[in-house]
Amino acid sequence: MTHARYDCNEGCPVEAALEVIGGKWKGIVLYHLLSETIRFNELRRLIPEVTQRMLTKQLRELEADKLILRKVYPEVPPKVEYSMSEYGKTLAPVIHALKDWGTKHKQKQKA
Amino acid sequence: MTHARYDCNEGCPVEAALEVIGGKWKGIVLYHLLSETIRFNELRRLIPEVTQRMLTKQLRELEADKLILRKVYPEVPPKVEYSMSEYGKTLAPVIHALKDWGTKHKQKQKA
DNA sequence: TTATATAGTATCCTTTTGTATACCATTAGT
DNA sequence: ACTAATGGTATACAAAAGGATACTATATAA
Repeated sequence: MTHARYDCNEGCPVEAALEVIGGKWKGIVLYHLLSETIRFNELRRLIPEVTQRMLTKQLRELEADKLILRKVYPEVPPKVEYSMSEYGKTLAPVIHALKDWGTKHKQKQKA
Repeated sequence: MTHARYDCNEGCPVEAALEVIGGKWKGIVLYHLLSETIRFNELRRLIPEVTQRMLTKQLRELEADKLILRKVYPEVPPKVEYSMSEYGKTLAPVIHALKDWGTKHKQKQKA
């Protein structure tokens, strides 16, 4: 998702937000991280469909946008924990609004 | 945006919602339609960066997802009006959450 | 007669996104 | 000596999304 036009009009904040959370797995990742700190491979188990490469990519992008924190423990085997930043936590209402609507939407689709 | 995995886990409703509103121009389009019924070329003027082809595509997808209504007037020159469906209106809280966060996010980026 | 406005299609191309697969270092366990 | 677990990276490829441009029909206005 690439929407770089911030200089258009009133509706653009919507696009600005979607640009940040619209990556293929970002929604689920943020959703999980909103409830707890999670290690890399734990995330993979929570989201079995995602490939390692994609998960890494999405996490890096979220980190670059300052939404999540990445903490590396100098251990062997490696240990890396991901958590929401304070800034990222401001997304909570958005994620919950998406989740609520998505839940109803899925039900409607089945019916 | 293509996230077709609905059968994964708890976080998926978030992705289900993003799948529906995550197209490049869908956010702005929905935002505008939430406040009024708009003709095709009016939308183009509201969103000058979008090409005709992309606008048509996004509108068709939104229509296929039952979020918007398309009303054609049998006139020449053509007149086509787009408006939110009742179902689409249930997206209002989501769009507003996105807009509120996006507004703050843009301010933060500038600072 | 020519231009303008409407709401689009059709075709081709580029960019972005996502997948598959193999590979790496280190340590603990068997 | 071999295996598994950790959290990745590198390379190659396929698919999806988006963009640029040209084209259409019809009626009205200049």
